[in-house]
Amino acid sequence: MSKAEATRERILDAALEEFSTFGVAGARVDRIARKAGCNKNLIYIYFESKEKLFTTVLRRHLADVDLQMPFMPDDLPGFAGKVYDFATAHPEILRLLAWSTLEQSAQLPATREESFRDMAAAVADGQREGRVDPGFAPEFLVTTLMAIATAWSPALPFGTSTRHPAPEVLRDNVVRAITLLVRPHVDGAANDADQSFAVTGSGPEPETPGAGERL
Amino acid sequence: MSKAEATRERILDAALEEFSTFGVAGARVDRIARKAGCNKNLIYIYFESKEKLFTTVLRRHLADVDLQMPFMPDDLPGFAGKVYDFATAHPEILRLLAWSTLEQSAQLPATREESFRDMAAAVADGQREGRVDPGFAPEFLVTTLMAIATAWSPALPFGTSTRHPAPEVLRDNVVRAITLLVRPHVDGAANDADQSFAVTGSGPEPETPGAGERL
DNA sequence: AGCAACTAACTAACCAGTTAGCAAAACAGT
DNA sequence: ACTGTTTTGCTAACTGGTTAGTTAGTTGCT
Repeated sequence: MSKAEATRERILDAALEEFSTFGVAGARVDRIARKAGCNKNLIYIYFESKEKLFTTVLRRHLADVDLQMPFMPDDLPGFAGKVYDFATAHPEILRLLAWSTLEQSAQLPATREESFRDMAAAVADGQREGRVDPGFAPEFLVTTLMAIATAWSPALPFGTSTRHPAPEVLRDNVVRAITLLVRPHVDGAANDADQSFAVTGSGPEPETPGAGERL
Repeated sequence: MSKAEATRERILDAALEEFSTFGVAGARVDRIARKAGCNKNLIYIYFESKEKLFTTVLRRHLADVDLQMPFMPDDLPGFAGKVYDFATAHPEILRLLAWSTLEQSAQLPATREESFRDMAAAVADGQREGRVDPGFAPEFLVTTLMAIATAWSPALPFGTSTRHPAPEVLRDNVVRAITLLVRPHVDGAANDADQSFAVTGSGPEPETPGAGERL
């Protein structure tokens, strides 16, 4: 690795720390340079601007995510467990993702939307083949899985609550919750809302977002 | 309402919009003043600083939340539905909450931790009385409920994915997911994850929610 | 007059991005 | 091997626009 490449890496590492702590608006380029032990100008030589640097950092680490967590269509609970492990092991990356969601900076929709659609399609397959309960919309199950598996990240609004069960307990609960949600259940009596699934195909979009208006 | 009070209100409204869009670091005091149609200095007269203004806005709206969504211990699915409705109707407040989680600004732990503990305690009661399935830790159920019910807010990392089912479907799915998670299931046969439940309790733990035990 | 509500203009610090140039290594010609 | 030149990697110091926060003063109502 050339000296320049090594410096580039140090900048990316320092930037990850800075951005995940302060977001784009709160991040300071001088601070990144200091953490990386290099001159500020190098940041502008290697990465054009603060925003581009953020995008680069985010891209790199989201690519990591896809590699470390290949989607497992026929073991959704197992996948949820892996997502939980990842979120627990890498809170910085969850924070990075959270920042990029709030600040609308960094448009990298292509890959993420794609993988979301892939997952939903795989779940829909599972439903047709009877491996996955058809009582929920595929997109609902995918989003719910991710939401539950990452809910305990300090990056998310409800992950911060003081006292939580031990990590092993949490992980076990996450896996079992997904098991419960996706496993086909016999009933029919218990599940009164199968018609909702028929509605799933985005019909006439209602003007008012609040569907349940019975406050 | 005095003229001064009216101005104060306009500032708070403008500040909600600004902070929920840009966060604290990204917010501009001049922009808030312009939106409120008042002089910037008034902001410093009525609220000391940008940070204090943010805290004030957050406090006010979180207080609203508690009023609008009283916790319903014996109808958790119904409560989840209300939370979903609220999150759908008030994305700005979800964003505000998300910002305040990421930026560690604004410490208002007292009320939120309190209500979290209250909810968990109520769930634990429900488990003891057999109304709620004892298979999950109470804290797990509370956090999961909130995570699922708010997962489709654009403020959260996985709420942004392109195609979602229609709002009514989503709401119905949310309510039914919580129903599935909290309803006592007769199982034994239905739930092959019972051994994981044994692991969960970190010891011989027959009836009491072993899951919730260890912190 | 006196007070409450408000304003215009200012200040000092900050911060993304730039300029101009240094030092050493690689390279070429002789 | 020696010298001049170019390239690579880097740095110190600067710039100009922006921004939180301040000061000193105005307006209008009682």
